[in-house]
Amino acid sequence: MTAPSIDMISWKQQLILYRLAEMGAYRRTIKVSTQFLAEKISFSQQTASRYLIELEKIGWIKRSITAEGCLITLTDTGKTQLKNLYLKLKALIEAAYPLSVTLEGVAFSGLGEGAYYIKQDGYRKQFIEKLGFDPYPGTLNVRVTSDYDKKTRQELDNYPAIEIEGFKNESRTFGPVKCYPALINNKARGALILAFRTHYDSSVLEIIAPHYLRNQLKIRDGQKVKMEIFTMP
Amino acid sequence: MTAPSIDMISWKQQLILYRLAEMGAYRRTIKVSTQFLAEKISFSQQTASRYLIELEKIGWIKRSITAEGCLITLTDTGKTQLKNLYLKLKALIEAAYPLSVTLEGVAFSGLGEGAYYIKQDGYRKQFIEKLGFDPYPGTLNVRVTSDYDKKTRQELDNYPAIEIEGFKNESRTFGPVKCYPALINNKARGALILAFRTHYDSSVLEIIAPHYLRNQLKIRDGQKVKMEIFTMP
DNA sequence: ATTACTACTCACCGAGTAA
DNA sequence: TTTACTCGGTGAGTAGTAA
Repeated sequence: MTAPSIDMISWKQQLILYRLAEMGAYRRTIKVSTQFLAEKISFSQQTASRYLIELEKIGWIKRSITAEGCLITLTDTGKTQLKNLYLKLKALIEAAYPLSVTLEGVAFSGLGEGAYYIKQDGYRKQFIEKLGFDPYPGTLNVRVTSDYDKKTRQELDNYPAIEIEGFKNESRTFGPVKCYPALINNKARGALILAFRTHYDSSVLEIIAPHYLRNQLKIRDGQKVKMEIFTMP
Repeated sequence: MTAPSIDMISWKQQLILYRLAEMGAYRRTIKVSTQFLAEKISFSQQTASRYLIELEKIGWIKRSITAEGCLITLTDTGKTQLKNLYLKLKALIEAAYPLSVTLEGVAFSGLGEGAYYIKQDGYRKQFIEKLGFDPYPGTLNVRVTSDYDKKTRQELDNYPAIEIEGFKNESRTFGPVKCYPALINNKARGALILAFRTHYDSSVLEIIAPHYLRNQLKIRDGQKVKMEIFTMP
């Protein structure tokens, strides 16, 4: 649902943690001198020492200093850290689809028809359950123009999505809908909807979100909108 | 056989590569502006630009610049980079044993008996085949003294090893032997042998190597020897 | 809008060294 | 031997700006 990502600041620490794990600290308590670690990571003894202090401070390793070197074990937090990195790489490499794609287009005003659909309880309940938010009654319409974005939009049809089931009420039938969690303008959570009806072609994107995006992100007609779409592998 | 490891020097490039992959560049060509990338990695637009230039220079990405941003795909080299990181983490996390342990002790002169065994063709052929080197006819004897190292040495008995089969010649029988690839003093390749005979207890390590280690590493009796032992998961 | 150059600053790394 | 402090130099990150 939210963007998976790894913090720049902690990446280096993750690599040091990995090197310690590689030396056995993932499963055992290892004895290692700062000098030895320094050679392994191609840095100075002083820097190796500093890294160990930092890793202990953030709680990724447990360290006790002896006359022959440091005794080091990964903490549960440290192990989780490596495990998460592993799982993210696994998803990235073994998934059949990209984890996310970005789309870009220009905001425009539609007929306000989206609101009618969103308000339907048959849809709304499923949005809350499957997307995790109660959508603002209205859609942000975005028209994609560039060839790249049109192509990307079409590829999306093949990627796995969250399925919203169709339903009937007393007066009519509502069809099933696919949607993808999205991050709009790198800030606001929402979802891309494919597609309530047929009178827009596939160059139009309809976005729902928990808040009124035009206010939240100060979007006006004609402005560029960028979004990151997350697939569901 | 050789030490698995992740290059520390390129850790930053690896992170950027990972973030690009996360945005879809592992499977598709993505369009991304340096500004957008900058926000994703929490750096300035200028720095993002510099990173892309660097990544292209070292051949991890293919880049073409358009008026709307850069079109980026990972090259095979780039994909391999991430795949290697993934596979190493996988081995580390899913293995039942540590990938390596370190042992430390003091060199001493034995009775020269090791040479007798190593010279036996029945062993020698297997060393060449299974360890990948023709051993120098002699062993480096190392006595472990600290409690930590003695304990580590004993744990080693439970870890999977390269098995050298026993054999018979016209005059006598030679028993089977376990051995582990090793890196001695962080420099020289070799192997730890467990164990040709019984008159040394488990506090003595016998090391073979393609070259005469005492010359190669300038080891004299009484000097400390450090080695990294690789298990075979 | 883009990308990316030049200049400058500041944080990181390592030498020296204490404990 | 260890670990880890201080401190100075340098390379990494950014602001300004050109194209």
